Amino acid sequence: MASYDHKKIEKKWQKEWEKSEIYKTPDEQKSKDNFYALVEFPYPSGNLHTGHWYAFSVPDIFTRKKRMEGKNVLFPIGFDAFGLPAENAAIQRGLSPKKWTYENMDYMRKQIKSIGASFDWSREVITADPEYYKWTQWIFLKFFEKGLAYQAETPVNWCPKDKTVLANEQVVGGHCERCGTEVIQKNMKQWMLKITDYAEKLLEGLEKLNWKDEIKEAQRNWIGKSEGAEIEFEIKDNKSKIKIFTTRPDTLFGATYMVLAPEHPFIENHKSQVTNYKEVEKYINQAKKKTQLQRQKEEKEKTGIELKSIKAINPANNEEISVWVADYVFSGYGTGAIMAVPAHDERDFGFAKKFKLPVKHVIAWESGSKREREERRDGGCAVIFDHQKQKYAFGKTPEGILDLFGGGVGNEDLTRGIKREIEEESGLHDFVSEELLDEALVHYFNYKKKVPRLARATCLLLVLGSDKLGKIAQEDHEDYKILWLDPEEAISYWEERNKDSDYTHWIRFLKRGVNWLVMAGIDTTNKLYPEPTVHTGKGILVNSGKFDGMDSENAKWKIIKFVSGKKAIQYRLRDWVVSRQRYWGAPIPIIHCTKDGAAAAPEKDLPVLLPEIKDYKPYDDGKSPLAKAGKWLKVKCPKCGGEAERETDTLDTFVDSSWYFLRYCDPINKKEFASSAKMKTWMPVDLYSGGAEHTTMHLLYSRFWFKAMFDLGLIPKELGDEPYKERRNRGIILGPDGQKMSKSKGNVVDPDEYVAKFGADTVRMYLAFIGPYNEVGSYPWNPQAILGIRRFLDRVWKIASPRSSTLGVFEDSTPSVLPRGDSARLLNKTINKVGDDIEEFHFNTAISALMMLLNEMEKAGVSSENFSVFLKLLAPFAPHLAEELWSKLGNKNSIHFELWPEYNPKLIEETTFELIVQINGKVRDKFEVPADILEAEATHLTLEREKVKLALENKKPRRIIFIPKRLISLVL
RNA sequence: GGGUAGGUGGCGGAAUUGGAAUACGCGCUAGCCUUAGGAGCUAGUGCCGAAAGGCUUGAGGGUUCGAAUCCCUCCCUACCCACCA
Repeated sequence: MASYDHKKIEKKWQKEWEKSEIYKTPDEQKSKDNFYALVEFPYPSGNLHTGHWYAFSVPDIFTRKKRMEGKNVLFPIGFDAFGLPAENAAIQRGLSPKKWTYENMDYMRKQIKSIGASFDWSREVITADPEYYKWTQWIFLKFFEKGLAYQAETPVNWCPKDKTVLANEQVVGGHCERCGTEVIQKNMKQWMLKITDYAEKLLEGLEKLNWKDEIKEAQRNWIGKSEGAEIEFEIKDNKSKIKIFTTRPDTLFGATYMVLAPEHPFIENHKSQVTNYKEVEKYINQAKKKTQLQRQKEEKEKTGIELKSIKAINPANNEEISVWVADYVFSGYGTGAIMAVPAHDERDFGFAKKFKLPVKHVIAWESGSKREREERRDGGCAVIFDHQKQKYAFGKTPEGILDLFGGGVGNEDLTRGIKREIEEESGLHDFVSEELLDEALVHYFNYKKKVPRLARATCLLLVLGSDKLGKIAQEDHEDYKILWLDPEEAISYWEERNKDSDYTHWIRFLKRGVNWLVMAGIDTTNKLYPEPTVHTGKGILVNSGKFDGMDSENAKWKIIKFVSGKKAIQYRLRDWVVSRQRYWGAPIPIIHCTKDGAAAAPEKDLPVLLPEIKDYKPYDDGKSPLAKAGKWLKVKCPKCGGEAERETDTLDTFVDSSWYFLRYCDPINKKEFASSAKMKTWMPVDLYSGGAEHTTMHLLYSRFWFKAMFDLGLIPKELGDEPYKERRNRGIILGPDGQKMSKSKGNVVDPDEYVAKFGADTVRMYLAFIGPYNEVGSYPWNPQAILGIRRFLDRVWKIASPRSSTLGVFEDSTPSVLPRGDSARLLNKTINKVGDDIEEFHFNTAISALMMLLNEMEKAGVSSENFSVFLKLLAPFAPHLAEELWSKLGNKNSIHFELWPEYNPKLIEETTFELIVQINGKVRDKFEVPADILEAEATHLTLEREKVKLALENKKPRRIIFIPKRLISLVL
């Protein structure tokens, strides 16, 4: 059987390529444009997994094609070599992290080479190399000088097991990403980068970038911009004020209390005025001790405590409101204090309900449509529930119309008025509890009086103690019958009626009421509706003094002005904590002096080398193990010359990887991190391919880093301040069982095993064939399907082999079989399709096109000339096999620098096509016609067809639609 | 709960963007060949039906001569975020 020896061939060409350095990329090449293709460099974990193969081998197809198109392609690789796992492994096995890491790199380098990717190894970058981290430190110092890097006491995520601070991104579900231990909050002095200063620039930059919208949107959400206002609340009998941030100034009249974050300085500053300070202090301490997980578990269950004897003044209506401390307000966002509007915010509502705080509705929503000359009416209605029956009470009019009980209210108290109306209509009066549910502005038409009206409708929620009827003060029109129904019955009735009149407010009132009762456990038979229990949307202002009747958007700005607040913008993005209390990282090049504070290490002393120590364990209090390096620690203060100590924290690895793509441009420069000239030849990165998991961390951090460098003048101006022109995220490969690969599940696929069995070309091509690459899908590894690719490559080998009956390309350099017209067309079409598909990263369909071409070649035969074209198309996918067959064809040069074949557009055009005949939308016939057939001719031919005549049954088509090169559609 | 991407045969997935749904591959079935293999070759393979024919792109409705593709309603899955005022 013609099965080729992949081991021999692949080894041979990998050696040959390395020897002849064909992938070594010069900075410039005559008459060739530069193209920078970047893949995320690996962490040297010790073994290359399927994910790495997917990350490296598939983009390699793209870069190979770019090269064949005549581009000078930079496709570099290196190692993100600092980081926790090295240290953990080292501590466990008593090795040095350096040794562990560098040995892993040696092994993985071999593995990566086995992929047959066209990486330029001469530009390899290793972040743990002093020649690299020297510049990491240098750039950090530039940031420090500019005030972009600073030290501050902040609550940080602390892993008690790893004894280190974790970035928010390293905390997964309240647990340490690495070891799974529950993460706690701890206050520590940390080095931070002011990424928040760049929040706006990072957002604006996205506008111009030609990235997929989903990636941009993910970054936007992460940055989390909110526009709103800062408003000050005065404290009664006190000169101080509390500033809050809100996105809904339009709800200010509904603010019935305030909440401060436990860390808010006001509390400490006013402890003497707080009569229950002891309890407050206790609450604050408890809140601080909570782990992230606890906070998440308790999510909806609010806790808090009132600052007794402290009252604030709502600046909108001068009402006195209480002040609370609760951990649902964060110190790190906004001003660490909020105004609480329980009627229009779910969190505030939950809190108000628990602590029985007042709820005041100030936003109503409109129902119905506005008419001319509306009469104003105020009134209300109620959702009435009998918990013994577990049913709701509705009124039925003599005309058979279903209503919520209620009616107009004059000058009397709203609640009392509504209840009076209800009693008059229904007789129900034994209400044991009542709640204010919602408000709506209802446009409706009163058919009796024949006038359009606008009613402000307040809805109450009433729970009955009993369904006893009182004396009904009957008025002539109020002869309702009580109906006890499930909410669904009423809702479907109203929805039906909605076709001619508008009852949306009742539907919403009822759903809100049901939700309220279900949550309170009073209604035990119904389920929650998806609608929010609280009206959080926009609407028309009510209960808001002179702003009544205005819409939210309008009122927002007017109210800010009214209370002398000011517009403010907040971001969810926090400053980036970059210090790690760990050994295996780049030392932060700072010197602490008791007199001068934190000072930059002198530039001439860079790199601040990582000292050799014996024990890599961090101190239990979180101090970095570098504090154990006695000699290294002690230095002279660069300012005063006195005794000083080095900073012992190291930099987060995200810092290392924030600029590695710049070093690739100029990897061995001793004087600069990279020269301007070389950055100009390569930057910005033309295409950055990586994992979706880095969208909001590495990708955002490195954009920030680049912008900051740009502003410092470290990046040539003409490059702009965005490092990546295009970014594409790939999907993930699952285990054969469709689950994420993991050792515990035992479904890990070892790529080396498959490379040994089938060869690198097969594995590469299988991964490219498995599904569309730049969609964030997930594809199970199918051990059977990979055989199909190997079969394909074997057939390629076979068709080229001298013994092949189809063709002996090696014995005869002249075409042995002339391709028929169809074959020539298919060949040209395939050139077109494969080229386009690779450009779009649709490798799966490109491969399918190659398979179809091979099928055709096997049937029809192929000239050696055309086979060479096929080989060129195959070369990016199966570089070893293509190179071998290319050389067997007698070529001395490498196929990988051949020009990408061009297709002949004329040959692609079809001279005929199959005309589809549709009759009433169904395919009834098809036949071959010339490609340029005109409508009249096509119609004529169609009507002559036997099948068509039969289907038409002597009827004449009412309409005929002819679509050139496709079909003709007859409508009877 | 929010954001994003999706839902097409037994499986991975195609479909020129509104024009023959299921390309290509895996798997499966039958046959051939043989140096008995995870080999090769040939034919078949969405579903129902003996056939004519009918049905089919998560479910239901709509627009259209024509819908996987566009519009409404609903259901489900994956990833990320999650008390951010």
